[in-house]
Amino acid sequence: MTLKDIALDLDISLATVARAFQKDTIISEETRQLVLRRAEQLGYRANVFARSLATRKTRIVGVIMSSVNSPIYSEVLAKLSERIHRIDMSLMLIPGSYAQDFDASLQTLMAYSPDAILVFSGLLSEAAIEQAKHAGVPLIYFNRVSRDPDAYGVGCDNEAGAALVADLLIDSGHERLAFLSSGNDATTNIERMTGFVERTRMRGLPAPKIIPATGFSYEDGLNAALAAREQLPAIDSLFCASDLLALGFADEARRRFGLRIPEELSIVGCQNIALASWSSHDLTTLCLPIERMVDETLAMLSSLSQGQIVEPRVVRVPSTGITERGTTARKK
Amino acid sequence: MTLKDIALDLDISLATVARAFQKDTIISEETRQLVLRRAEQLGYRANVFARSLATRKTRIVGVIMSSVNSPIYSEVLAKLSERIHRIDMSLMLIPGSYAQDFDASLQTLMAYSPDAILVFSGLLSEAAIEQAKHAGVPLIYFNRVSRDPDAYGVGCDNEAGAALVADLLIDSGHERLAFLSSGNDATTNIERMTGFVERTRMRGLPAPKIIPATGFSYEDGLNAALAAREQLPAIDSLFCASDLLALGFADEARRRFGLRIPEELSIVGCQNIALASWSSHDLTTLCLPIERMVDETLAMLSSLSQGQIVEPRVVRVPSTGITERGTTARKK
DNA sequence: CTGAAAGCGCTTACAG
DNA sequence: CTGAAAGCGCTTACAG
Repeated sequence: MTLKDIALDLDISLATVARAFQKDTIISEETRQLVLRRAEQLGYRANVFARSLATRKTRIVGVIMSSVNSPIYSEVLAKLSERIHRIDMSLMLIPGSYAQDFDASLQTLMAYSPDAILVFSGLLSEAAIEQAKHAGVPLIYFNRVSRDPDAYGVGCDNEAGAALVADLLIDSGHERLAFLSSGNDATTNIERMTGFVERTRMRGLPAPKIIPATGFSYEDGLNAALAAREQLPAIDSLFCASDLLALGFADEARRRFGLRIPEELSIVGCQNIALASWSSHDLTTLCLPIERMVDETLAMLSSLSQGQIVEPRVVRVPSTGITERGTTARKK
Repeated sequence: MTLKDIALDLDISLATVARAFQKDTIISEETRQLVLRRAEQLGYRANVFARSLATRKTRIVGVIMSSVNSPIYSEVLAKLSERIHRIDMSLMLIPGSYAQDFDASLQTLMAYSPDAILVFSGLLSEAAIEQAKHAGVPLIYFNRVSRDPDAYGVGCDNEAGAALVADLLIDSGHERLAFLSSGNDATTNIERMTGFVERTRMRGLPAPKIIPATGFSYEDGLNAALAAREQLPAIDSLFCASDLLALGFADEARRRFGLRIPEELSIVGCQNIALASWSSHDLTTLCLPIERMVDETLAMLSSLSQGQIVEPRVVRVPSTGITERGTTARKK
């Protein structure tokens, strides 16, 4: 079932039939309805390959994600994929764990000339970025900022959020703060750390101790707790660069050292993944404003796909604040 | 940069250049190397839209998933997407929560004529199935069986696995078993229930009490625990249709009724999601053989994409057994 | 083994 | 407002 079939069936030209399916096209309303109705009856579906070949637009959004299997990103992915379909675009997912994987995967993606690529990973190589730029495919960074001045991005105000955490801890009587850093140069980690450290200083307390981890995962949290045993007596509260990091740290500190939370140590996570609200975790956490971030991403996506200019290129959504639960004590 | 550009550059025909990129094609090795080398230098990438238009093959695998945001499926998705890229295919993700969503989403997917569609949801309507069949797109059901005799599928031996759970519970001294059912007609739920009930009967114990839930999620587990309070004294062990269901039930029973697990109630989950091994959950569970299931899925996918006949159409991977952790007691 | 040509199903100037 | 025709970048019989 092609346009040609409809044209033959209706005994009008192929060109006219084609025009019936496009917006802002010069065609009599009568003819348009006729074509549309008949197409519906015949179960016509446009061939996207033919269309893309002719228009050079694909309505495909590429998504590059290092950890599909991470609660926060799977939440985002779920929301995003649904919304993308609502604006009649499709989502092509690219996995990978290492920079080299990405470069290879990106090759595959680029072959489909996506209208835009959403980046959920810091691992894109310079070469890959250059390639996308060369092909004219806009890159939208989600929850991270790129050094690339041409890149688009949607983030949140991590520094302000982290400052809120410092305030909460200090206001509730904590004096020896610490930050559990993901230990890599992810911008989210750095911004959270900076905001937290700055505000603590501003409030007149000694700079938070920085406890290193080797990533954002639960296992990284476990390992960090093991390594940080010596330092535990010196701190009374810990802000973690992610929820999983906080949960891993808390589980291991409880299990191995019998640490009582929040009596001996208050713990604050970051993101507010679904797990954080479970009574078995009951984690106080700084919320990531996912809804608004997804909204902004979609707005960008649809503007870009319509060839509109997007300004500013980087949007920062304000923090939605802290959800207080059972892992933080109120000492005064 | 197109085939034509290369042809012009090398001063040979377009057809010959095209042949250089295909396998099993008649062309001198010398010419092939010449073309390949030059293409590499020029940074040529085939246009998949043009190719698909000509060949009617797309190398796209559509994935229909009702809950991307569920630990077990995000684990599978992560593995799958990586493996799919290794065989040089791409993954297009279709979300949706309700049957009507799927039908709409499927329309979009079908426009890309995927080489196959992977179904991770029971919600496909008859009309949608019919449409895929009509378009000649094979449907591969993952972890579920379809009534459709033409459908492909990869599952596991849920009944045998569930029987193992009954054996474990009975062997360790439990006598009043129960099953927490997802309450819907998902084949996984039914098979697990059947295997569990059958084996319990075979072992000469009264049939397990069936406790109803309203799905497979953590929240469904919470709600089931609330509703099941009256029945708790009558049972000493509970096999749950999913890990999340088990975790939700356990959390809520502990929090609301102060139930001691496993002293008062042994709980067994199903799937072995990453969370189950966390010390805060420490859940005994029947493992889903994800690795092997993904292997089988990929084997099917690549056979189908090469036009080979796949027989049998439905593969069942054996259960990988139970991982015993802290939510089950050994009473003898 | 190589080349000329038709075709895949659309879009879109260009005439009328 | 409609139609005839070229073009998007590939593949693949058909000749040579």
